[in-house]
Amino acid sequence: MTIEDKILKTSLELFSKYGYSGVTTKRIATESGVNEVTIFRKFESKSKLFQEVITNFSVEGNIINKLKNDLTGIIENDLLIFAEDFYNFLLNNQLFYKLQIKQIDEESSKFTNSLKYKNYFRDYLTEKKEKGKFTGNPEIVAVSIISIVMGIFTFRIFNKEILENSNIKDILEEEVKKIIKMYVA
Amino acid sequence: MTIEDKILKTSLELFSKYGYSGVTTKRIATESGVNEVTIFRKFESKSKLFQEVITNFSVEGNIINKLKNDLTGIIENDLLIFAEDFYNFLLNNQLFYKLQIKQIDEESSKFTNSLKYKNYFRDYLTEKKEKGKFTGNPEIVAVSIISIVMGIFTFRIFNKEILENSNIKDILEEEVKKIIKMYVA
DNA sequence: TTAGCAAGCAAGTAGTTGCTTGCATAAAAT
DNA sequence: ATTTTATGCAAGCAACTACTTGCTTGCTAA
Repeated sequence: MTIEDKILKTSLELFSKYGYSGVTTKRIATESGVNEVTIFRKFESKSKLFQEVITNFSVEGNIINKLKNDLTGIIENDLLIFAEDFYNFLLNNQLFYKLQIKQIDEESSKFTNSLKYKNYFRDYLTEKKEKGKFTGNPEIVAVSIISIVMGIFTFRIFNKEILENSNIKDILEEEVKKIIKMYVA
Repeated sequence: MTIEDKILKTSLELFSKYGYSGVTTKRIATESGVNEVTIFRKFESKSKLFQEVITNFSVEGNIINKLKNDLTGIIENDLLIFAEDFYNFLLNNQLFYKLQIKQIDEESSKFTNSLKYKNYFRDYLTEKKEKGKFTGNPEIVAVSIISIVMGIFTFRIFNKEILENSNIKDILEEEVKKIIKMYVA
């Protein structure tokens, strides 16, 4: 791992824990095992370093690609895949999401991946509906599943105790089972 | 509203937007329409002011009381009440939740109200199950509903677009309808 | 009329923070 | 073998930040 990568990684960890103004360049340097000056020589300023952290760790396209690869075309299986893939995506990008959460400053809308994902999910269900394989409301069902996954993820970050007695896979499977019983042939 | 209240209110707004270290005492003073010195005379230090903000705006007991008052005893109605009351509680304490989110520093577990709420919900369902009026898994069903509400709330804060085309009441009603069909008489 | 108190105001202090500069050194590239 | 490049280190700077002090002003109540 290069020095740049080490600095970026440490920065992501610290920014996502304490927010932009809660972290000093000196601390980033120390925890990266680098001299503070090196940070400025490589990234110019604290704010440019922050920007680099964002672009470096934000993932845009590949969530849908991964999903497309996993889908089977059979709605009974795919519902669970939609839920689990989204959950795993959130887990993999946990630090980046924490960072986003810490940095909301009104105007900027975050979680753009989630929006894309929901729309893709809704379109999938619409298609199935046109083929007569699904009778529910695509928008509502998609939002429900995306929301339940986001809720579980939120609790995982802020209060694990709530999920202590349950297996997350069970919860998602239950949810899917209900939808299938209600709206799938 | 007293000067103290004004300072506390402004502090909550600013802290929940920018985090503890993202806000200066000077700014709190200006936006409260008070001299900075007044803050120190009344609250001693910035960190003590922060503590006061937390104790002042954190609500503990009354969420369950409100709920008890609203419940009817008839499970078909109560499921939706559980969901809606929790959602309204989150909405009412939005700023305080944002503040908590901004201030996670590992050890401290947040969202303690949510945990209490979920346990109360689970116990309610367990009781109904013993009386033969509910056949699902109380823990899983309670966690599902709490999670979907928390997910919707999270999106509402960080990306409203996702909920743009749906009525939140519709989503919750749908969820409840599925549970009733599956597990209630 | 007087005294007490709450708040404002101006000025200041000590420490921190982002960032710069100059110099030393060692590895890498020529 | 010599130059270039990358990094560390020490020192410093200007701006900012939490917090203090001494004094003034205006309101209230005896």
